[in-house]
Order: sequence, then structure tokens, then C-alpha cells
Amino acid sequence: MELSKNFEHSAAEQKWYQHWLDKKYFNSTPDEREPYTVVIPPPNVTGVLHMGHCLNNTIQDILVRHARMHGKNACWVPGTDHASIATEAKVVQMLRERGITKSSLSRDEFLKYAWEWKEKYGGIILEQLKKLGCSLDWNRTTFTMDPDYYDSVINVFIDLYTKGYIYRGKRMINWDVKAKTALSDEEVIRKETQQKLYYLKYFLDHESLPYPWLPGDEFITIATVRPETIMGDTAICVHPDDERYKHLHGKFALVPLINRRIPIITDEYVTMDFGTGALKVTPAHDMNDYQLGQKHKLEVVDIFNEDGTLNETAQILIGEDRFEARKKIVKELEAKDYLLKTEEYTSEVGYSERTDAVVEPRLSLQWWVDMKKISGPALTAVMDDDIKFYPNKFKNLYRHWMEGIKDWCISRQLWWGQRIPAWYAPDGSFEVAKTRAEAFEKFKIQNSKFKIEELKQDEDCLDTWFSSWLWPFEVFKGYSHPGNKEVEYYYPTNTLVTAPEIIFFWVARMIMAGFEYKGEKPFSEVYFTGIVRDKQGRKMSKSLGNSPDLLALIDRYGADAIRFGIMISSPAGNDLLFDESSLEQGRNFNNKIWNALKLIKSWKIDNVTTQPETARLAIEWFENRSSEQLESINKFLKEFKISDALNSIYKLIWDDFCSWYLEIIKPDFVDGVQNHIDQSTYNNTIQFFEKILKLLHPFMPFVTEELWHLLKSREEDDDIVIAEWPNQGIYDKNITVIFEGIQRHISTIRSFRKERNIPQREKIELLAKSEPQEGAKKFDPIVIKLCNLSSLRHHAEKPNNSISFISLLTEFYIPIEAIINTKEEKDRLLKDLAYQKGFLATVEKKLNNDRFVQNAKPEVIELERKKKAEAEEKIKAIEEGLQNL
RNA sequence: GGGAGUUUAGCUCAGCUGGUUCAGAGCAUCUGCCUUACAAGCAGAGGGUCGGCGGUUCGAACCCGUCAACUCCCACCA
Repeated sequence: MELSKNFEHSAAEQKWYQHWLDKKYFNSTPDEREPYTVVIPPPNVTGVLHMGHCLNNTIQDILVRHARMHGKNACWVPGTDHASIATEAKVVQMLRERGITKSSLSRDEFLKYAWEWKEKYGGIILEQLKKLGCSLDWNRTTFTMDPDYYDSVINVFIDLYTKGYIYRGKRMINWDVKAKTALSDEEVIRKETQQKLYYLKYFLDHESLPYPWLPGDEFITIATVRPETIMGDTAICVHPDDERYKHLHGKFALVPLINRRIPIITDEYVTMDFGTGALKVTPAHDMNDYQLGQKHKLEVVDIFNEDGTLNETAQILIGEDRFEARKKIVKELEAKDYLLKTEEYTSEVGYSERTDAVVEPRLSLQWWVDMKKISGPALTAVMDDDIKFYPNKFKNLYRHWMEGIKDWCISRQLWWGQRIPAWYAPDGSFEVAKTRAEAFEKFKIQNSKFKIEELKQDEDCLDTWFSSWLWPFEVFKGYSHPGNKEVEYYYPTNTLVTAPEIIFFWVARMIMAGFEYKGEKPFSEVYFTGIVRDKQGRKMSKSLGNSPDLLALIDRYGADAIRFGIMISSPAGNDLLFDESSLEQGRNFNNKIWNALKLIKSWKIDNVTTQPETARLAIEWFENRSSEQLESINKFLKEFKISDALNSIYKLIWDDFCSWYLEIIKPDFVDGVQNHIDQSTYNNTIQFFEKILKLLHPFMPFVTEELWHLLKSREEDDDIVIAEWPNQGIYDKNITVIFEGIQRHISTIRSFRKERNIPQREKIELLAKSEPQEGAKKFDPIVIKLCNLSSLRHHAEKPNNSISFISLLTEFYIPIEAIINTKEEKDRLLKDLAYQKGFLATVEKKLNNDRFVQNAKPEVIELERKKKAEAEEKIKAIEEGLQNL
């Protein structure tokens, strides 16, 4: 068969993914084997594959494939999240494009459109994961609004409410004016924002002045960044100890433009040296002001509509958007001489994670989970390493959040999601129940008099995370069908791979739900990936447009190359700077392995040829070397040092296997014809190749499967995806260490050749002054082959016409017929001599230091003595060399 | 304001309990090679006061203090 010049990834990717699916290798059912379970962090149904997913899912696939090769029953569960805000926004946008407004639709009509949209576009990201090679069990695909799942969410709500862990309360919440919904604190992103600080005059109320009959021109100056909210002011607050304002305590002032009378109160909350030391209090539109308002029993004047425009209470600028209103009111304040000055000012402003709208603090009635009631076991589990975090540093972060945990606002003013099962009677009282009928029953107990049709269900939906926190067990129907075989077998899951950004949104809450509803942790390990950034270190995001088109990249470089590129430098928890050059590295690596195969396939095998000594030695060495590397690869994988593991595999294949092993065993050319390879060497080589392919398979599944089959003909079910991970054999460290020395010699000889312009193809004679180190001599044939020597003799005297060099401790000579430039030679030796003498001096200085000899450990001193002896030996050798010139 | 982390070659990062794996890897750069698997390659080479200063120690990239820069999280002074 003719093999193409380079590895052609597209065909291989399609072919093998389909093959794996056909063979049902990714499907898992409970059996007697030990399970290895991973649940995917469900991407948004609206999602398209981006770099973050790519990193995250590649890691999961590596872990799952690795476990599968270890004979575990590997189960990786796919699925998507309904993502209430994001999806609803998409659907609204789609409707708008069709000329339909959400407000013109009933709830049911809207949901119909939403489901249509979900069926059409919802699966895209899952298809994309297939392109990446992810070995997910597609029979288990779960959606957070599947009927059973939906029910579970509702039942959990009812259960928590019944236990008294959920309550309804009026609180200050973060309001997204675009999505017209409440947000949890975690959904608000704070960004430094350039603002203006306006200094406004608030005239004192005439009647409160000591001389009410005089014209009122006394005023108090207030600094604010939000002049459009002044109509909601209900007080001015100063610090009680502030001398400047002591005379105003208990007096009243007038809100500019609308002249509403508001009291001047005192509170230690006010910072005297910020702004003017006087604060306008707007309880309806600021978190802190709200608290102040509560404390001082102030009136709450809400001047905004839910879309962020001003309402009638504002009296002026009614219907204007808050930011428009700001511009206009500033003009008016200026025109009417209320504005004293304006300063530039930067502060942090909250933005909605989903819509990027500036978040408006808003007072409203919402549903809350009392988190202190359920967070206890979740904190302990992580602190006691019952659930392990990789890297460890996130433990602290977790602890801080858990210890200071605040109640969770779970209601969202949306239609897409699980509808809150609360039912309101005409008088406003409510009951929580699954159905209208059940709710009615509950009302009847209190003898309420109204008809069942009059009950109204809460309009709001639950926060998306209130469904995804059930993910690790509900994907196995562990809540809807408790005690079923599946959940018993797969739960708790093994490893969760996720981004640190959602440690509170999701990870912490899953742990709480796990303990609350399964009495057990949801997973044993959490691997936090880094954040993917671009070359300039900016987070990759849609809004910045710096996220590359992943499918195009897969097309260009191949899925294996992408997986390699993203994994080669991404230690757990560290951000990774994405750079296309690492994808090239991955593609080149693919190509390298491909060509190694081509080389082997080009050899003619026979069983007449005897095995050359070089090949025998190479096999001996590679056996030991690959076992040695496997040991550290296993260790890295155990510690979740995935990029280190990949790096070791990369070097094992590229350097050890290709550059050394294959070069050594490659049959010679004699008169332009290549010798045949003996059967035994060939067999060994195939075995080695299989071994390294297995090691690489979890990382680069497609190319390895392809080569696995090209390497030799195989039985029906002999696929690498289910091959067994190589055994960690014993190895002789001596051999690898000695061979390292041989490699150094070979390198030095090559380098010397290059320096001297002796072409590689020209055979040379090599003499060594001393006997080689124990065990090293047997590798002479390899040195002869790789350095293209005509002969290699040890224990030789330096011939008259020759040049010399030193490698490690050995002095080598190459006889040369031509006249050699002794001056150049001498300079080289002198330079070397100077270096060695300098080195010796530092060692001697150490050894002559009494305190060193007294304090240092004996083995350290021994080492220094050895260094000294070696340096002295080298110096002697160089000096002799100089004499001989 | 509180906390955490980072700072090692041009770039991205390893470097475990202080002493030969100690100054490393990959990429990039430079030099020589169109050698019969691979130029997406081979063989070599150069390059760093381990952020600054101070301390502990016989000995510091590593421990302590301090300063600086950057990053993230938390709380948020209008």
C-alpha cells in the first residue's frame, strides 16, 4: 500500500469516530467492573464550541480514555443546560427578527417557539464535541429540562420549601434591565468604569432654618455619580462627628428640581473625607442606601420601571432611559444653577454577565434559598479532602465563600426554565405545591373561599443553576427514581473538570445538593482548568472577537493537533495563552509519527538476516527507557499533571523512539540498496510502536487508531481505543544512565565534526585514551554506526598527526593526515583549560572551608571531592594534549 | 480596603524536602545539511545577576523580611 506523504487527518477522523460509535465503545452499562464516571459540565444549549470547551472536554476525554484503557467501566455523560437567560434572550432576538415581540405572545406560545428553537439549534455543540473526538456515551444525553429532570427540580424546590430552607422575601436584588430579571450576585461582573462625580446643591428647607423669614440660599453640597436618581432621594446623611454639618442635624433639605422635602440624618456609615462628606440616600436604587433606609425607617421611592426607564414617581423625565435621563438632568441642573462642579471618577460598576447591561439595584419580592442551612457538609468535605481540589489553592477560595455564604436568589423573571410551583390565592396568600389541585387542597385546609380556577401560578422561573446543581445524580435519574441501579453504580462520580469561574455557581452548589439529596459527595476530585487567553493575555470572549473558529482550526490542523496544542502547556488551574504555533507543533508531531510508520513499512523483512548487534542493543535500551518514561508518565497522570505527561510521551516518541531507536536499527544501505531487516528486530519494533501509540492514544485518539491498524493486520475487535494501557515493567536504571553517556559522546563527536568541517558521510577513525566506563563498551557498535566511524579503539596513545577533544571524562583522538592548524587547536584547549581551572578553584574553595566540611552532609562532601578529582583529571588530560601539540 | 497568586532565556513555562538531573524544556533565533521516513525534517550552536534590596546559612532560584510590577477573587466610599 502506498502511504501518503503526510498524515491526512480529515478522513481518519470521520472514519474512526464512526467506527467507535458503531462498536458502541463509548456506551457504558453497569457491570462488575469498577466504574469511572465523569459528567460533562453541560454547555448551554445556545453554545457553540469555543476554546474553553475545547480545553475542558479534551481533558475529560483524556481522563476517560485513559481509564477505559485501564479496564475500568468508563462512563462519560453528555448533555446540555437550558441556560434560561441566555436562551430566552436568543429566542426573543429570533422572534424580533421575525417581527414578533415577546409581549404579544402568551407564555405557552412563547415556550413553543423556545422549544422549536432548542430542537433546531440546541444540539450543535454536542455535534462539535464529536469532531473533537470526545468519547461520550451518547445514549445518556441529558437536558436539564427533560421531563424527569424538570420534575426533580420542582420537587427539590418543594422539598426545600417544606424544610423551611426556601423563603420568599423582599430584598435588594441585582436587576438586569435588558433581560428584565433578577440576577444572583455571582451573575454580576464588576468592571472599572470611567464616570463623573457631580457636585449638586441641595438647598435647605426654609422652614427649618433658624431664620425662616430670610431668603433661603443656604445649601448643602452632595457628590453623586447618579444624578438621575435624585428624585428617589429620601434623606441626606452625614457623619455624626462631622463638624461641618453639626448645625444641620435634624434639619431638612429640598431635592433639586422637584423640591421634595427630605430630612438630614446622621450615620457613622458616611465617610467624612469622601466627596463632601454628605451623602444623598436613595433607598430604592442603591444597596447601601437601602440598608441605611431600613435602619432609619426612610421612605422608599422607586423611580424606575423594570426596563430602566423613569416612571411617574420621578415626576420629571418620565419614560426616559436612565442614562439618557442622566444626560438631560445634568443639563437641567446646570441650567438652573444646581451643579457646582464635575469631577472625573472611576469606580466599579456591575454589569450583567448575560446581557452586559449595567445592573440596577432594585427592591423586589423574590425567592431565596437559606444557604447556611445546607452548606455545612459541603464545606467539611472539601476541607477534609474527601473531595480533592486540583490545584489545591482553590480550597481557600472555597472556604472563604462557604463561610461567608449569603442567601441565594433563585427566582428569575423569565419563561424559559422550571416554573416556580407556588400558587397565589386572590388575596395574595400562597401555597407551594406541584399542581394546581394540590395547592387548592392545601388552601382548603385553611378554609379559604375561592374557586380553583382563581389560583394563579407564580410567573417566574428558577435560576438555571438551581437545576444544574442536581446534575451529577439526576443524569442517572438519582432523584426522580431514587435507588435505581444506575445511580447506585455510577454515583459518586470520579472527576469533575471545570473552570474556576464557576466554583460558586456550580461546584459548591453541586456538593451541597449531593449531600442534601444523596447523602454523599457528588465527585471525588475536581480538576480546575485555566482560563484560555489570547496572545495578549486577554480572556477569550465573544465580545472581544478574539476567540478563533475552532471548527476551522480542526479542519486545518486536525483534531489531534488541536488537542495536543491545547494540552501541551496547560497545567491545572493556570491560565493558558493560546497560540496557533502550538497547533503547528501538534500537526508536526502527527506527521512525525506518520513518517515513523512509513519508515518501518518500507523495510523488507526476512528471516535469513541475522540481528545486528546494534539492533540488539537498541532494543535492550529502548525497553528500559520506555519503562522508565512510563513510570513518570503514570505518576504525572495520577497527579493530574496532564501536560507533563503529554510532554514525556512526546519526548519518548520523538527523541527516544524516532531520533535514537529507529536511527540505530535502520538497516544500512549497501551500494544504494537497503539491507533487509531481521524478523526479530522488526517484531520488537512493532511492539514498541504499539506501546507508544497506546500511551499517546488518550491524547491523540485519531492518529493513534489509524496507525494502530496500519501497523499490522488485526482481529475484528482489536482497536486501540479499548487496548490495554501498557504495564509498568521493571527496568534497569543503569542502562538508561550509561546510554545517556553514550548519547553525550555521540553528540560531542557530531559537534566536533561540524566544528572541524568533517562531513558526516566521511568515515573517520576514532581513538579513546582510556577504557570506557563499566557497561559502556558494549555500546561501541552504536557509536560506530551513528558517528559513521571506520573503527573505535580504546586505551590508545595519541597518534602524531591527530586532533583531540574531551567528552565527559574521556579524551578522544582522530588521526588526521592533513596538516592541522595547531594554533587553533591550542587556543581551543587553552580555553577549555581555563574553564576547568576556574571550576576546580570553586570546588577547592568549598572544600577548604572548614565550616563547610563540618556542617555539610557527608554525601555532599563526597560529591564535592569527586568533582574535584574529575576536574583534576580533566586538567591533566588537557595539559597532556597541549604538550603533544 | 481584605485575601490569594505570579515574577526563571525573545515567548510559554518546569524546577519536589536549600547542596550534580541546577540554572532546564518546548517554541522562536542562528549555523550546516534537498543524507533514500519526515524541510511540517535532520545535526549542531547561541541566549538568563532566577523582579529589586536586605537577612538566615558553610551554601539560596528555592527559606525569612521588605519593596516593585502584574493577575485573580472578595467587599464595595456616594
